Amino acid sequence: MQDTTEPPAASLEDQAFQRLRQALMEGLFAPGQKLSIRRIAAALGTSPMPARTALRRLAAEQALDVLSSGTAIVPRLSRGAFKELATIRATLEPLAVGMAAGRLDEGQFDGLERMIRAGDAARARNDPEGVLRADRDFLLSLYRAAEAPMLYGIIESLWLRRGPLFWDARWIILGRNPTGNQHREMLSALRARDGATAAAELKAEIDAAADYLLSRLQFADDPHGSEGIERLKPLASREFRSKAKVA
Amino acid sequence: MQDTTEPPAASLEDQAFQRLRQALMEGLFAPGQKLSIRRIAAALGTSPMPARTALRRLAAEQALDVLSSGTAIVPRLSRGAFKELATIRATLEPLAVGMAAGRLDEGQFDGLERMIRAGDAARARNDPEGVLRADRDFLLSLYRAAEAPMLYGIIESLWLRRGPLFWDARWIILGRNPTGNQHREMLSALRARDGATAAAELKAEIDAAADYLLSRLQFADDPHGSEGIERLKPLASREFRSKAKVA
DNA sequence: TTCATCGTAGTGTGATCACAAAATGAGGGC
DNA sequence: GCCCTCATTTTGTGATCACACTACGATGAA
Repeated sequence: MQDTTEPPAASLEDQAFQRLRQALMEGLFAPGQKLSIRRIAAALGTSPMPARTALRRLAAEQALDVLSSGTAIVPRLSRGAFKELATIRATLEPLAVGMAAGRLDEGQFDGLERMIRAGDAARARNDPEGVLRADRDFLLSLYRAAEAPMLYGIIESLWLRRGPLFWDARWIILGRNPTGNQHREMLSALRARDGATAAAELKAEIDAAADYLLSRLQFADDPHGSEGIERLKPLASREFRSKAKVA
Repeated sequence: MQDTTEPPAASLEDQAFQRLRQALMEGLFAPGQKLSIRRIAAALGTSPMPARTALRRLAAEQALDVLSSGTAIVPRLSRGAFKELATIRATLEPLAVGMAAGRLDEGQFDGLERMIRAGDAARARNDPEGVLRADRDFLLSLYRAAEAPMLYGIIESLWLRRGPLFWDARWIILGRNPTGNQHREMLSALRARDGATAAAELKAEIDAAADYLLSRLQFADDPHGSEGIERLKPLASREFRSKAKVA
């Protein structure tokens, strides 16, 4: 909202950090992709320093893993890690909703309502990215309303870590995603100041979404063969010019 | 356990990071204390680079706050922030104990038993630091046994953020701390594979400890006057040579 | 054809420097 | 005596360089 007229601020590191972070959360990077300092710096048109700091910061937030060599790498969730992530989410996010229940005011209710409608509209026009964005905005706004900064930060870092999974899940999401429709019910529970019900609905939604992905997605430690590395191409436009040499 | 014979590894940044992190968790730094890059670097005998990276990493972990000027500062918990912290802990740590319940083996039980005895011994010899250390070892070992790396990392970062509070609480702790005695009961519940009971006991312990500190400690936003800054002296031996100029 | 070897390009780490902004102190004015 | 102002110092940021190490590709021999 306020990034149209604020060039006088933000250090280079912050800009790099924010851009990488958002790309990560939206699943624009492929799991296993290596993010080297100099490469990022070149892509951003800066010296390696801001890229180095931004990458390290992301790694400290668990948004990136770091190889023993020091190279940052987009995390590849194992099945167990994904389950753990879902369990923590299913514990923490309902807590946040419960805390938010007592604090929401009319204006915020309207905002949430608007986001639900935006999601419906995106669904109607078959815009999966729009759906994801609307759902994300809805939940994050809700969590922010809990006015619990640490809790919010933790939740955000969980989402960040889950982000790369969307890269793998993009095939699935293009079809239809089974979540998001309980948001309207959550909202009415919240309007009735019934935090417990809203929290329970959210927990059910998270569990259901986790089960769904668990059943259709392929994970790093699955017995299957290739982990999708050769499908890296579609991202393109960075600097991976695969050899494509015919054996 | 394995830090006696491994000088050939660890980057300077890692060393700086680890030392600062431990100092933070043990409450060796006073809330509000400023940690400048060049100062830390000088104290560590390195160039500013490793100190800069370590400080930024801690800040990304929420273990440090960073002023708008970029200077790192030891976080000063407000009453609300402390409550929030306790709420998150009371939600997450029982979860970890529940997960650990099914995984503990005899050897781990013995280890936990040993830590409880170490705590009792420290209590007997009136060694508050030993008590804190034993309690911390007990709980962290338990959480580690849950084999949930992300959860463990989150819990550790919560403890890290709580650390500086111990600096304020050191006067109180010197007297007696009312926690820690439920650990033996938790252990027997765990031996009986009753994770739910152990989790409930832990939650009660966390809530009780929070209430206790909430009632006796002074927080940043409390109406009282001085926030204890002038009691910074006891830490000493760094490079704060206060002027002590008589007005 | 296949495998081992070597050399090159790329990597992260850390030091050092220049720069602008902020914090700190002392001094003078009220 | 108190407060405002200004100069000095200290601060974080970012660029650049040197160094050691790793990864990768090409070249060679079996």
